[in-house]
Amino acid sequence: MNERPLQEPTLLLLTALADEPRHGYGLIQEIDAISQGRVRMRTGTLYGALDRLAQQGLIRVEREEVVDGRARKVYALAEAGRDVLAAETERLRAVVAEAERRLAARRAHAIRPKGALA
Amino acid sequence: MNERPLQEPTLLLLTALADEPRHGYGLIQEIDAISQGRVRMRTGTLYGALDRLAQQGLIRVEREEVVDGRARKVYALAEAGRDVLAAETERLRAVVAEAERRLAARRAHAIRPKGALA
DNA sequence: CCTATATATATCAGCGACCGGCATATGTTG
DNA sequence: CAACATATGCCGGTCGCTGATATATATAGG
Repeated sequence: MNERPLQEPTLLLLTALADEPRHGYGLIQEIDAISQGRVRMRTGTLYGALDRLAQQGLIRVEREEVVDGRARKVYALAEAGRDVLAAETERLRAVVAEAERRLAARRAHAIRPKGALA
Repeated sequence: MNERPLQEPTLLLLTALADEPRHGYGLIQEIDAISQGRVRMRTGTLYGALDRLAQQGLIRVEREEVVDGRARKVYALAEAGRDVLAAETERLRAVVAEAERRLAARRAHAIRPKGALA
């Protein structure tokens, strides 16, 4: 089992599955929406990540279906995945808060161009 | 210039530099504190990252000093690094909020062992 | 009818950040 | 004098992500 912190694509994948099961292509669109168009998940990342996460037990294949003649695999967040996502968001929230606190509390050390006002 | 999202060690590095300049070893301890002991930055990660971030212009070497006969390099967050950190925390805050919203709003689709109550 | 686009899944070479180990050097503590 | 904390640095390996490529079906447009 890998304890390394999640990278953003993985985090977004779990997030996109947090409310209800979705299939691969749907996840790409959902992540596009969540990130307001900033993250366009590549299929290479997606299907590789889905396999990996399934093997780690964080997600699982809920069902396979055919819609309009096209095959789909629907993935669902497993309990372990829910726990990991909850822990990860909790941790990230603390880091984000700390970063913002420090950005606000920065010292006069901050870089200042020569000739800047005293 | 790389537009890829920051990984957590890098994010913590910039965060640790956000309030005031620090030297390498001090950053390890600071990050240990920020993360409440959960992240122990390795020197391999640290010095490689410092070089990389300096080359990207996100941080810079503020000064070099000798304290108690031990040489130090003191790094400071550059303006570009400040901007990147601010943008990154902003983005992460949105993702975290979305993840928590979804975790709370999850459907009955949630995995449920056979025989669980109706 | 043919082509382009959207839907949908999958594989693979390569890159780059991170990990873990090792090396080096000085000051302090037992 | 050994162990530990302080302090910087290199390097091989791992692994998630990128970008390209391939396959297949449904729909819309020329």
